[in-house]
Amino acid sequence: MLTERQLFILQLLIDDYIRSAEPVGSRALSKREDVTFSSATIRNELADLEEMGFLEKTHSSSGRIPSEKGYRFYVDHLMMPPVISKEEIYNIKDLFAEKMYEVERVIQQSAKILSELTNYTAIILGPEIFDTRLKHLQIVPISKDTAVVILVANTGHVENRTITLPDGMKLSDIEKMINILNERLKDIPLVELKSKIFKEIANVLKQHIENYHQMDQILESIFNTNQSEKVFYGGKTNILTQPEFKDINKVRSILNTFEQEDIIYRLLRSEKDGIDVKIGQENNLEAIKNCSVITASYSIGGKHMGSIAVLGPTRMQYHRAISLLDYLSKDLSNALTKRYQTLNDW
Amino acid sequence: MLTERQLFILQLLIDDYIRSAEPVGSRALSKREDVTFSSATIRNELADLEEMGFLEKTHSSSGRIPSEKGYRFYVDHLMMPPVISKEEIYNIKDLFAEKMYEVERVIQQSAKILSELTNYTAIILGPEIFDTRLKHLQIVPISKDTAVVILVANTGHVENRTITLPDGMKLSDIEKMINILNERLKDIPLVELKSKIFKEIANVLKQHIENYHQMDQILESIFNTNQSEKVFYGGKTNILTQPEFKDINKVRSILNTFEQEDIIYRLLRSEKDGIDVKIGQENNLEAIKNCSVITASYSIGGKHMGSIAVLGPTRMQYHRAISLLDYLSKDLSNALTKRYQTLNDW
DNA sequence: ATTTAGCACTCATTCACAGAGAGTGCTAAC
DNA sequence: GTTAGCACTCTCTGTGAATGAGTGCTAAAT
Repeated sequence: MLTERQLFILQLLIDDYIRSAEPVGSRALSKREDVTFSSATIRNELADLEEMGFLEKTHSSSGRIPSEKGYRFYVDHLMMPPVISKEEIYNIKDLFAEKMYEVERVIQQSAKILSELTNYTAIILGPEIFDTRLKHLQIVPISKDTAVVILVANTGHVENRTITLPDGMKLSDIEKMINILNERLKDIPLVELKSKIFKEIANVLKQHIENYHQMDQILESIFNTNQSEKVFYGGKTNILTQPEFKDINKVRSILNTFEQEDIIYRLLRSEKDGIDVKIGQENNLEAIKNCSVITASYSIGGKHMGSIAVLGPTRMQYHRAISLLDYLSKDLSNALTKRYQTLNDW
Repeated sequence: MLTERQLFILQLLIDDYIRSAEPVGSRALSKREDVTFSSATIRNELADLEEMGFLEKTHSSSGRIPSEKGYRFYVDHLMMPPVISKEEIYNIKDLFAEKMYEVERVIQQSAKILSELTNYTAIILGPEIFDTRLKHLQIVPISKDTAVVILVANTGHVENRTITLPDGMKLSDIEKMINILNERLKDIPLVELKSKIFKEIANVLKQHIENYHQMDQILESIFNTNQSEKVFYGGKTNILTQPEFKDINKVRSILNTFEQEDIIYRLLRSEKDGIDVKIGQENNLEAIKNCSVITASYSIGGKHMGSIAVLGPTRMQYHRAISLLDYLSKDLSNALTKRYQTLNDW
């Protein structure tokens, strides 16, 4: 068990290191006003803390830096109460005061402001399609054998696919099908569309449509693209300002990871409600083993909708990032919920 | 005027520097088999070439590197005939053999392959909306006071906007208006929509719609967003592999520039047909003053549609990049033209 | 039993300096 | 006009010394 004094020293050291990015020595700590004991005493404590795995040295006679275990302990038990300035709160409030109807724009702006306030990279996963329901299906022919199929969801989200008609299929067949689907699929969650079609509606279609087997493929191409959520970024290159990322190769592999949306998606897809902090290797991703990721979820009417995260170096201003994220995710949820209610009490 | 031998030496030197990224000295050049004269002779020639502004030194006793003027001369007069391997041609052919109906996907894939083949960054401006014509306008209400307006173009391109009805306006009013617009705007180029509406159709609308002044705002919000073309990237971080970009700050400002689509848009929007090479400061953009940009345009049925570019260090493999770009842009034009024809002979 | 002062020791960092190597410019000979 | 030769310049590398921050340990002080 850690003594009061050890807790105190550990906290001071980590705060100092987060601020300075330099290994912290006993003398530097002992000089602080609120430290009453000598540097020798601190040295002894530091040695103990290192033995317990909370601290590390960069070389045998250097000052200490926090280990991942140290950061973990800090985040779980030691962090200072967060301070967010009024100005920052106004920044965020302003953002949501604006009338923005496209969900995507709200989210993009949130990412931007979050990255500006933290100076780290902000990542937001677009709303999951749970409880996003089909409002309308529309087909627009654009040539003799191609057409655009448009799906409109109750959230205002629009998707479209271009399809090609197989030889011999008439446009009117497709239109007929779309009509049938429109009747039967209205208000069905997008995630359930596919199974609903192939389980329940296939039979109806077979009765009405001549070449159902050809339709089959088209239905696939319309409803199959089980796209993962869209990923929004803010401050993609902020990591470059951190002194620990002078190494071009590290930076490159991080930036490349950002482009691989499936990886980011797995990284942020969190089951947990509330704030989740993953430190360094806890992320299980080589490219960001020196980074920490703080994830929160946002929701609509209490229903989990997506994730919002901050990615920075393990030497992160955790308390600041966490409080900003907490604040922003709640405001985002409120803004989206409000918007969503006007969609549903109709 | 340059002598034959000066031309030859200049070419050798630039080729060598492009390969090695190291200043090239007289001795290194004289060692080559095809060089019959001595290093002293070369030194004299190099001094002359430097005086004429084609070469520079990094310090008083270093070898020479090409100046921007040198690169310019190289590109205009000295480059070796390009060599593209069969394998690379197959790579590109494969790309366009695939059936891809969304224009955006074709373009995205082109950017990817171009960046992989050159190891630089590929940038493509999406098709300009010239000659993209409105096919269909559709309104889908999603709550009592919001609706999604969808524009479908003849190319399969789809755009959508979410609008909010002002108090007191009925949905049916909007639907009425959309119907009128649909009749009158069909096959009008997207770029002309706005002026057409406010000049010609406004009067018609005034007759049929009660609160036209309210409509006005809505029309604005639907047709105003004069969005610039979408920008597609491939190999965004490839610049990080170049030895001259070890400096994090340079990299950061380049990568940040990529995020500012309006700047990139201005950079690539080229009037010229054919291949255009801009070297270093010729780009008039501080962030990429050490980069060259090679731009080609692609077209549909001979009509200029967008730009496709490669961005790399000024020390670029110009002949390779140019030939790949030339090849790819032509194939891209063909692929899009083919696709476009099926849209129009309907 | 803690705490602290003192001290030897360890590394990283900085600096100066020397030597090597690559390259130039110039001169004089070819 | 070309080339060999040479003095000179500049970078780069390595070395060794000095500096300084910091540790660990021991013994004295509290």
